[in-house]
Amino acid sequence: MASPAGSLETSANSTPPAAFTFSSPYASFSELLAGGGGDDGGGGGRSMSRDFTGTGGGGVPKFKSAPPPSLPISRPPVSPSSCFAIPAGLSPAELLDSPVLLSSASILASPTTGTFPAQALNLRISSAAARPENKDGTRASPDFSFQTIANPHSFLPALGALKGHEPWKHHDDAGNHDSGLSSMRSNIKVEAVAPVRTYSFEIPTLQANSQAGHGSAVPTDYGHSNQASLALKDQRKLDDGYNWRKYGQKQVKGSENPRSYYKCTYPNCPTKKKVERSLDGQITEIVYKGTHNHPKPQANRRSSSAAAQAIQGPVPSEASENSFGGRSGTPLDSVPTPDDSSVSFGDDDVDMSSQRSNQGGDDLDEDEPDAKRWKAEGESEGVSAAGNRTVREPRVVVQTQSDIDILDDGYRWRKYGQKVVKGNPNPRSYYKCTTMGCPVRKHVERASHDLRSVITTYEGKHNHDVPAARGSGGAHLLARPQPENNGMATAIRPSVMANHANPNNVFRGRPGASESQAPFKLEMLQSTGSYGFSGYQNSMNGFMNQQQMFPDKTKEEQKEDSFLDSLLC
DNA sequence: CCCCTTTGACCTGGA
DNA sequence: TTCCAGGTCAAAGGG
Repeated sequence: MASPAGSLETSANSTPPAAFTFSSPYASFSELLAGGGGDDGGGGGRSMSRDFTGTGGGGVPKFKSAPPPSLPISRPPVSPSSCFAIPAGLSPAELLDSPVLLSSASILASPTTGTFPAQALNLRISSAAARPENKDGTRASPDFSFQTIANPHSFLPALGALKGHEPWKHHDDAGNHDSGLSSMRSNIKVEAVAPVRTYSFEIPTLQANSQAGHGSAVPTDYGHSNQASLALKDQRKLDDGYNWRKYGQKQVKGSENPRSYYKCTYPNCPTKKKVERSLDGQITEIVYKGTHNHPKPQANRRSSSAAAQAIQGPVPSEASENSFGGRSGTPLDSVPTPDDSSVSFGDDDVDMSSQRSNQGGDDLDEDEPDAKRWKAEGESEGVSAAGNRTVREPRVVVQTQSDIDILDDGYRWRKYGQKVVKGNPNPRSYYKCTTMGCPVRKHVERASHDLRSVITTYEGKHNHDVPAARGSGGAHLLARPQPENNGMATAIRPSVMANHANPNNVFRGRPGASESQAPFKLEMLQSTGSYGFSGYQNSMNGFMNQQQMFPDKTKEEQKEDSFLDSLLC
């Protein structure tokens, strides 16, 4: 029934900062997505989709209960040593357009299937939903998460939609992979994170953007791109190809955001979805229920997206189909449904929606998540009761070492405990926010199946702003989340931000900060007149230097860092 | 007229 | 058994 607030995400990354090579044949990431690689490129979109699907490994976490199946298990085909760190001041969105993201080694499609490795990049550029908009209609800041998808299942809501297939369904088969997280599976949203590679589900958008010109930032929500791209993006995002009818709306307790209920208008189709929007109209959460028992309407509705498509240019068939089926008049239509077969990210479902965390939980035991779930009415339609669960509690972020630095949420933490929990031989450290009166806690543990990945779970909500802090040089803050203003990073995982203590996980830019403080600009990357790596490298070097320029860490912080370091590669 | 959104009331089920 | 919050229904109104 009701879903408690709170969800988790698990993100996995692989990544020690360090060396990453640019051997990609593509000029830019955007280009790659756009199909710059010809067949490969075209397949890129598809590949990613498939990739997410299959590779996740048989185990696929299903919607809100997502065990991080492939997550830690499947490592990116990248050298472990290639830890990648994103410059604190650099906008991920900007990076998307940079050659840096094009580590072909990681993203090349499978020679046999043409698909990308499961760990393919997860470019989380999505959600306009969570991000606040400037008055001029542009996105305020790149709330960005730069992650590599180690776990295809862990995508954001929007993605989940793209993925299709009974999002609610909880597949235990995935359990094989989430040994370390199994205990939390029921209420964990998995989000794989890996540095260098990032793919966006908003492929079409990206493509459009890239085609429109490199000068513009990636039209992701993170991008401070032009409105055209945003509009395009929004449209695409809202259009999943199915027709939905709103049948109710409710104010959910604990959230200011009204929740709307939609049903697929196709006769006898049991599929439903509920969408939460922030006060400003941004989608903050989308939860799908049930599976479409019919093909996506073909539609004429494409016309509504015609312009967008035109802009986007060639789009991988699946992606394009998926993107332009929705009824133009209904914004919500654009969100891809979970079972949208045209875009398959895996046989598992990802919980792209709720990611809110429980604000109260002090209980360290996540083995018994107190998660509520949607009524299992979908079982007869292939949706298990478990599949309907809408867990929002602890937000889990699987991250790799490099992420630790990048993901540093800006808050100060004091370690207060450590223990080994069931399902994972690696000790879990427990931290408390050092701010007086702040109830937020988090615990970190290394994934049992991938030592390079660290699972961070946040509990509670900060009742204060991010400490100005260490290395208040601004750049550092870029990667910090906004405590309250959690501008959702994405439609995909918006709600997380809304209630979560520490919404930011992977490389998420702090709203507002990035714009004004970001030391790294796209121009910097392009200053060389091309996407030459040298220019970027310089930037990166600069970034690295900046990273080292934050000496004012407290002992606690240092202690924490040490602890984290011990968990990392 | 059709289809959709809105909205208040009712239903359902977990605590 | 009761309370309560989420989910659903269905009438009303609008485009």
